[in-house]
Amino acid sequence: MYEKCREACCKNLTRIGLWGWRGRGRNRATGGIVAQKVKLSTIAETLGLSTATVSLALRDSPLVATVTRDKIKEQARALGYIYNRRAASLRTSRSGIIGVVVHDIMNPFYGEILKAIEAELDRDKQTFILSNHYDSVEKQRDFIETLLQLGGDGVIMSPAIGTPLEDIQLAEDNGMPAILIARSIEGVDVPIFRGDDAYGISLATNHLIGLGHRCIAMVGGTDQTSTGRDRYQGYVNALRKANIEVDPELRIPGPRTKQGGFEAAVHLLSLPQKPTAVVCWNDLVAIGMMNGIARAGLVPGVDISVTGYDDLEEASIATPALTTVWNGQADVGRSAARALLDKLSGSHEPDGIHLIKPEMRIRQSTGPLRVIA
Amino acid sequence: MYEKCREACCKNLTRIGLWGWRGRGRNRATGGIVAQKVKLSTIAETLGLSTATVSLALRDSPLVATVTRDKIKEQARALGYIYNRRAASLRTSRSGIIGVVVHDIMNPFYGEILKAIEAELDRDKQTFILSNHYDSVEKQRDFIETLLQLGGDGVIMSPAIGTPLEDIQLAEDNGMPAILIARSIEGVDVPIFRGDDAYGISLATNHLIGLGHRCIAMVGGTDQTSTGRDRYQGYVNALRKANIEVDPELRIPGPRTKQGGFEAAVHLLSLPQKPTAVVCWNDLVAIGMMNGIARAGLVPGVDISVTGYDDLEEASIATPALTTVWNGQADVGRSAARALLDKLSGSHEPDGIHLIKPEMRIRQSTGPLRVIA
DNA sequence: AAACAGTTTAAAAGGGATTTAAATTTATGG
DNA sequence: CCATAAATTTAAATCCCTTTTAAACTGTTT
Repeated sequence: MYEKCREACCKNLTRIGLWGWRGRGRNRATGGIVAQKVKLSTIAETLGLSTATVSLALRDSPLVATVTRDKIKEQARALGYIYNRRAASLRTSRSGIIGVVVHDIMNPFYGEILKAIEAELDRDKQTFILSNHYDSVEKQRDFIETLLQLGGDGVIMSPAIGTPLEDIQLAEDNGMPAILIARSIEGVDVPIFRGDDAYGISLATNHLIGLGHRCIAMVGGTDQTSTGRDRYQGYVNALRKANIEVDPELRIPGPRTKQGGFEAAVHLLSLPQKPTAVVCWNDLVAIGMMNGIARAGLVPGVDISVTGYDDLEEASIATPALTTVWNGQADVGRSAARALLDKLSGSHEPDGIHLIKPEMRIRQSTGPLRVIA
Repeated sequence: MYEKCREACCKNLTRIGLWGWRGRGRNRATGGIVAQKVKLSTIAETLGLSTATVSLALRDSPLVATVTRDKIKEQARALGYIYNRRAASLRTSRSGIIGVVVHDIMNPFYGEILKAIEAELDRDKQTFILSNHYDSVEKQRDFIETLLQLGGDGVIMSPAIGTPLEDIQLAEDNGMPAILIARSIEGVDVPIFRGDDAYGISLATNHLIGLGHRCIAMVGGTDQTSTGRDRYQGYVNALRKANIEVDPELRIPGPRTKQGGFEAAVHLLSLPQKPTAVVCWNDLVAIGMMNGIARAGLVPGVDISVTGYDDLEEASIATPALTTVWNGQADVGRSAARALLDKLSGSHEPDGIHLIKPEMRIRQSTGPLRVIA
């Protein structure tokens, strides 16, 4: 009976308030007249069709006649219909939500990855929820849990330092596939997309060695991430291959920001045996490093050579323009997103590690060895 | 009858596959045995309680005895229960989702605002969905629509250039309150949080005038945003008050990035009448400007003074350290988020414009007038 | 025995899109 | 014009589970 009454009301085209403000459609200060929420059935009823037809038409099913579809779409627009994804996900068990969690979205390295992910997901009409974990395992787990609560379809993550396998498993066990980017975790069996760090840093180190440098510092990165270990290993191997002794004094772990690079510069320049070149963890550290060198009255690229890593947009406009290693952020982001979407649509399982080969970008921040006065 | 059967089955504690893999809980390669999805009723049944009690207990209702609550929470943990927000939002008509859309999240100005918003929303266990609109009205509208489809509770936006009132109205009409940050729209009646741009830029301009500069350029910003108009107005007013003629040659609209600032430097230095000081749209433009000046062999802060805007973290480690205008990003973000949450919980309506008073941060990129050789 | 405070529960409500087999309409061929 | 095929449309079942309320229990106190 209640239903009957409701249907009668709904047939009334001028759908105005009355018993209207449940949930949606609140009483604005403008006057209290509120539009009733428009759903599939509203469109169906106003056109004298069934919800089945409307549903099919809006999704461009070939089952529906073209004229009918056009009429339906027009009516949907006219009534201001908004597709209700929650209701749809009741049936489809797909929410269209994909989570992405990285160390810090303000870091341009991740920013460039995220941009690529965004572009890829947009093409599939997926919504993505972004979060920083700031290397807090708890924050990361909270995020995974939130995503599960919302019914997320999948998650792309650059795992926080110390991420336990269980946390990845938590997602997978609840039917939410995970994909890793930028960092690996030992023993995990989900797809991973990242640059070949050991190779990349060896490019930079060899470039400096080729310029005659022998006293080469390495600034930034930590042994707690796979990336950190790989890059340090790449640096050490390159030195060894050139018969250069590895001086622990010249290894400054930690910095990942401009601020950190700046401080490391101050420290390095206070050493009795100053390095003539510095391999930096990333472009941010390198730029901070160059600022620190400049502040001390020396000229980066002339007195001390500096290499970055990532080839951010900023690298080419730094002063001097930064010699760095292109790390394929856009590739990583795009591939990871694509892989997840493919996995979700069941086409294929892109398991294993996918390494992107870095490339050298030589600019003005490196130059031949010169003795500091 | 079906229900009866189901209940009987569910009472069976070892809930293994059988008729289990609907939606969640997929058949992993590990063995094919899959955990049944745990819901409120699972906890209730295994403990011999009702779902009502469990629901209340998990939300710390005082109605439930302490011992019972502890038992329930323990069981929830043991079973790996995950709260289903979509089901919950059926009743509460709150999804816990809040949208945030800005021009570009990679821009540190927005980054700092977002960080503050994130912190505030986190405290209320709200999830936020982030998006860039890159000043595309379409992309922004798509975002609003997506948010409505997901049942978003509210939206915080820094509106794209040319945002029509209807798009804000679209959100509001569907019961999703909007709050604006950083930029205004003419004629809109939702709360706005932003810095006092005209005042802020006048601080910077007056600072330069006080140092003796008379040939002061302004680089960046566009007349298409309220912010752009306000800042330009602040600059013009300050000059006029000091009886300095406004030279249109010295006004370069557009740039918002380091790259843009760099290019503007090249242009300005090619003018017959070079400026002795530059008021920049933001810190990024200012840093690019300084890079450009340095690249031309001049010294920023000595040969040409440069002011930034926003006081990003980066400003203080730039070379030279950047004189800039603190713009209260954290305040804007925090207040906007707070206002939205308050509005959602019905406590009060924070309508109108909320202006944050900027402050001058004087560092080394500005200095007394000097004549260029 | 009545009143009460402290707990627990039954059962209704809350939301709307998707899907399938079946029903209907329209076209085609003989 | 009928029989069948092809093209459309539809009825109705199905997907999901938490929250909320008034009412029903306990066990104690007066």
